[in-house]
Amino acid sequence: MIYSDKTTEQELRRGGYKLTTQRRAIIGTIAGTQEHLTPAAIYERVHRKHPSIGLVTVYRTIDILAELGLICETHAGGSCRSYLMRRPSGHHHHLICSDCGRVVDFTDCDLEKLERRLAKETNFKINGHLLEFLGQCRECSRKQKEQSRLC
Amino acid sequence: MIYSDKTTEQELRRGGYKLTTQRRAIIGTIAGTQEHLTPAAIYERVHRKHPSIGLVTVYRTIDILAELGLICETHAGGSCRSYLMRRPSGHHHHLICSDCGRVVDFTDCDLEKLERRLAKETNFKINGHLLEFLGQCRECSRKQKEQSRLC
DNA sequence: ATCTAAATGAAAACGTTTTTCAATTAGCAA
DNA sequence: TTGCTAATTGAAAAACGTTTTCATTTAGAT
Ligand SMILES: [Mn+2]
Ligand SMILES: [Mn+2]
Ligand SMILES: [Zn+2]
Ligand SMILES: [Zn+2]
Repeated sequence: MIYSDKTTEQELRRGGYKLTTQRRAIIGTIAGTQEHLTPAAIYERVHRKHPSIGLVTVYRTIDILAELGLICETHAGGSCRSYLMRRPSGHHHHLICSDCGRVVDFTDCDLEKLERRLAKETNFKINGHLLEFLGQCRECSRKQKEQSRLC
Repeated sequence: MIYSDKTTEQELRRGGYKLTTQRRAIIGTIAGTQEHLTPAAIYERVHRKHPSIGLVTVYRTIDILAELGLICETHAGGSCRSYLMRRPSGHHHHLICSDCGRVVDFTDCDLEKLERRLAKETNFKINGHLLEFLGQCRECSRKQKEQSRLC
């Protein structure tokens, strides 16, 4: 079990939630990969090791982890909602590889100036934003280049 | 029927699609509101005027309009996928009121510098981004202020 | 060790989206 | 204008994803 698991489990307790075998397994699964996983993908992996854990518990645990801000939600890539462990603790965003799903976090989105201008122009009271970059990671563009060379 | 309908219908034809009563009605509905509508909401409104039009046709038409870039998809506000007529024709983003759903477009997101820096730092080949601001529009914050005064 | 509120799994309900297929229709050609 | 044909449609069913319900189990406090 790696560090982030422990931290996450402590936060769960601090949030007033019980620390169950199921929750440990789910946290371990999300923390154990770099990819972002859909609820179904989390379930599939958890279920492999612990066949008795149900999909419902995965959904319920996801809700809690999201509420506590311990996991990040992404939207890109067609299927709605997928999750990954929150690595930078504060406000941050994602750069996602459309091919393999790899996610890179970045923190300095620098949108304050734009936000201030929009607020002034539109009279909106802005309280949040969603920013994601989509692209192709180094490994995937390398692979693609090799494949196109074979033609 | 307002201007944007005509344009949209012409684009449909240019895309090789037939111009049916159903498609006209769906386009008219999306173009006739400022809000972003879920497929179900589009269906409900279309269905009021044309009870014979089915939900399936709404989905199929949405797919085509999105493929042709004639409608915008938004993600914010819990429910996945909602659509509104594309107003600025090119690359642009949305500022969404969390209370009433009003959508304001803006075009100058100014993310090129950030994009270039991220590309260099992560070796990603970036080919797109998703940016949405969430907030409260003027009317909604006004309403809220009035209500809190009554307490 | 005992107790209790919280958590769980199975099943059913629910809402959304897709697939299938026979009937209809838009747009073109005669 | 009139047929022809491929595209489009609606109804029904299937396929998904997510939530609710409820009886049973369990974590954590006493
Ligand atoms: Mn993250
Ligand atoms: Mn738009
Ligand atoms: Zn990749
Ligand atoms: Zn509003």
